[in-house]
Amino acid sequence: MLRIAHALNSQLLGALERAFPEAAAAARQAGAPLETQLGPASKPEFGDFQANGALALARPLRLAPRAIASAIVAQLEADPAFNALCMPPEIAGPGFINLTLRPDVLAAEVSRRLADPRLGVPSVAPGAAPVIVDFSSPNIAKEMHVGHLRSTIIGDSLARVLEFRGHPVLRLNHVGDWGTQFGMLITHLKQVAPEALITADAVDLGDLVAFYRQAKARFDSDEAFQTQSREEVVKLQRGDPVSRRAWQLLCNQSRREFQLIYDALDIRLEERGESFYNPYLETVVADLATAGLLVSDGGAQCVFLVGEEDGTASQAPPVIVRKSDGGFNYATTDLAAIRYRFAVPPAGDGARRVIYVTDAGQASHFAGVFQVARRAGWIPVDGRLEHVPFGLVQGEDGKKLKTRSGETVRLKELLDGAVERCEADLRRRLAEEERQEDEAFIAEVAITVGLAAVKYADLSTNRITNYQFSFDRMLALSGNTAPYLLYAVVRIAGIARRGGADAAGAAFPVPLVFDEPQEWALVRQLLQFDAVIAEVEEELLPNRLCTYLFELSQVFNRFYDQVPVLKADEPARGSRLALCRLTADTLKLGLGLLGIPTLERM
RNA sequence: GGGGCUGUAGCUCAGCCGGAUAGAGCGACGGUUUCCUAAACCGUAGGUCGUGGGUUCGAGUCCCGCCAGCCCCGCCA
Repeated sequence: MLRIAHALNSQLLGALERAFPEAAAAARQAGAPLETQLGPASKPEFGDFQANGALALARPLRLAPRAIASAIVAQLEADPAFNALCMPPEIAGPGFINLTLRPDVLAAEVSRRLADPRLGVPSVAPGAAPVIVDFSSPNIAKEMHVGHLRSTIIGDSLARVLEFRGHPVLRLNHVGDWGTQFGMLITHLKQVAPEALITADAVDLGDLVAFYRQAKARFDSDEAFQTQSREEVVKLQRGDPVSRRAWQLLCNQSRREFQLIYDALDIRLEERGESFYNPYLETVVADLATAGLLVSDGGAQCVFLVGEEDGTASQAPPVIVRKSDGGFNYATTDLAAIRYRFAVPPAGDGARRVIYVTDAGQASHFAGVFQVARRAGWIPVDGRLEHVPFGLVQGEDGKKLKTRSGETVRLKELLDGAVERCEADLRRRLAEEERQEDEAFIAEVAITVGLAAVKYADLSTNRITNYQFSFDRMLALSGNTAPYLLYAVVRIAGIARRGGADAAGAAFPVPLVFDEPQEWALVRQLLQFDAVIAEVEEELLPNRLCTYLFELSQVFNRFYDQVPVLKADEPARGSRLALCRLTADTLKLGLGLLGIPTLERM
């Protein structure tokens, strides 16, 4: 429907121009051209679109808004191209112009979309610059826990949307595989479990995590250990073969564990950890110095921040890029990463949009680092650098999610929990309904629905707010949940099985014929899809897509409930099958962009 | 002390860069099945959009003050 909206907008602009030529010319001269304020209708009874531009013109033109609207409408009605798209416009309220598309235009749009595998979503021109989505980012030698859930799920969904739009997307896993923590761990292991540093899988990951905790505790309390750890980091950074080998072993082991989770969630990631940027850190600092941004403060090399508006000194603490002991820290790595990602190949990735999906607590860190990168001139003028923050995962008590014993919840356990509950629920239902299904079916449904529920629950709330994790709510069969959406797909699959073989593709009536209000509601909802994708691409808010898919499911369920499909006569039958096909395609594609696969039966 | 985010129905949340009478789900109450999976559908009740100002034709949305909650705040990531 974006195509139609654009056409309408230019027709409106033309009408505006012809109705008020002097005002339009003056506004253009002033650098603020008149606006149509065309948008989707706020309510179905207002039609498909509404143009609010007349209201804003009342003051400059010194005319009543409704009179302005009438003048615009008179021009529109004299435009044959407009009449081909719309019914006669209506002026409502204080001066809104309500536009309703002609039924044949809507029906033709449905036909067009049925023939388009992209469902009306345009693809960007080939050869576009890469977009980088930096997400997930667990730490080596630690297990993935609930803190990685949102970044992983949200980042993956954003990457999928961007990929579908045709952008070359680099999904980067900026794993924590460098720095003091490794010095600590290797030093500790040398003393307590040296075999882990020489032999692959000598200890399992759970033990490694325990060793990590011990190392951290020693680091915080034991000065000699601290010194040893720092020396170990230096050895590692210098490329000492023994240290390197130990480091490689640890990384490989963690990597395999991470991959189990990523495989379960069907998430593709390219690992490019902090260590990757190690060779660039020196130059980053040197170039900041050359740019005159560096200030030495208490032995540390810092960049002091300025207010974004006025350029005066900021209250915020400075970005430290070199510690007083000469070492680099995460800000340095992040700066090196930003620079590399925007840099022209082969010196870098040549990206024009870089997206960081991390928790909202890092907002000030990124604001600082982004500012330094900008002032250093590392971000091209058309480059977009965006932090995509999200809130905490909370338990149902409203506090940060923990296990009963107060520990961090491991991601694997969380996912298993959802699948287990789903399976128990399914078995109960099968027993109640006296349905017979084999174990493979039960396993597939439980895994698909369980993981879908976890993903959908996370994606469906506005990511910026904290998110309350609740198995009961996410697995509920009704409401804005994954099971509800998946069930809508299953219902359509049922129709196809029951003799709607032509739903699979062959011949739909030309033109499609619709009479029932539920059909029109479904048509209108289906045609919004392209606009929703455009919005998610821009705003990076997957919950907009969730809301859309939920509403589509609701509208479909009403249609399904009140309008017979297979029992109808032609051409209604074929037209309704067309709506079913397009609904299924839209739900499958939309859920796919959320990282959620669908089922034929459940 | 500085900064950020949040505050909308009993609960969980939407609200698309200011637009018409503030929406949905859950929960509550009441109804619908000889028919494509009722994991569904229909209806009823329920809100001073934290609070006080301001901006304007028009504010849940923008600006300022205040209150509450959460988070961050220089050599960890």
